[in-house]
Amino acid sequence: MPKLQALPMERGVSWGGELLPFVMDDGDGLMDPSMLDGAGGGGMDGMAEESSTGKGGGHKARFVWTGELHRRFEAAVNTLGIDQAKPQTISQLMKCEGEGAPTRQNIKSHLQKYRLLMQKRSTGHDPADVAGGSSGASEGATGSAGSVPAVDADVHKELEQHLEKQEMNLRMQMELQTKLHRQLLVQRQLQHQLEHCFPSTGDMACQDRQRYQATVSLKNSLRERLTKHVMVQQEMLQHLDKLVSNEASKHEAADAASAVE
DNA sequence: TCTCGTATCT
DNA sequence: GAGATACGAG
Repeated sequence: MPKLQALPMERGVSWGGELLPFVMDDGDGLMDPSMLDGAGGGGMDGMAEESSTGKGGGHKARFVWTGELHRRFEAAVNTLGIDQAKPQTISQLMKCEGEGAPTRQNIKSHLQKYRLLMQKRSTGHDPADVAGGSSGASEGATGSAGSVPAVDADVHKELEQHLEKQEMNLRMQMELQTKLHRQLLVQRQLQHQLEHCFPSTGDMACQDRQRYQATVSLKNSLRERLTKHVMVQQEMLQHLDKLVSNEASKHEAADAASAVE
């Protein structure tokens, strides 16, 4: 990824082909970066972290989290999980280098605020303002689609699991119905055989004794099979009934819960 | 020594 | 409120 550039609309200023964030002097005045940071180039990047306070020296360019930077930051944090996200890994995931890029220190600080904000959000105290005023545009640009806070991600996951379960249940129901249908077809065949393929009682007198007995035993075995089929069908129907009633009660409970909310 | 998290400052 | 810095801990 190319170097990041602070956007002019985000209180950035174009500087030698690159866009640098504005820096503030003690009060309100906006100062040209060249007038500050006299050492030039240095900034926070090169120095050992947390070592220099800068108290003695000149002012430092205040880093500005633009919408684009915050979007990348947020994407990285969402990828890693807000609790697992570390400044260094965030920095790597953000894939930005050079002057416009945030230092670990910058990221650490931003992460601190971001976590606090997420905490507030999840406890319901402060529903607005995620990107922190640093970029009013960033929330508008990223919040709608790109950013999924960890909490929302959990809810999303739960929802997906629920949908998967429902899908499985439906598949089972369909399978059962298919089996039931086959059983019904077999039953019809057997019934048909019973009614039409054997001589009626009126003709019995014409048959010899052996054929008669064979016919009777065949008839009995068919009747047994038929009975078994019916029992299997009953079991399947009960199972299906259970599944359907379970799903129905789940839906009712869910509807009731959402109604309460 | 480096990195991180948190508190505090500007 | 945003970002920087200080400080202690692992």
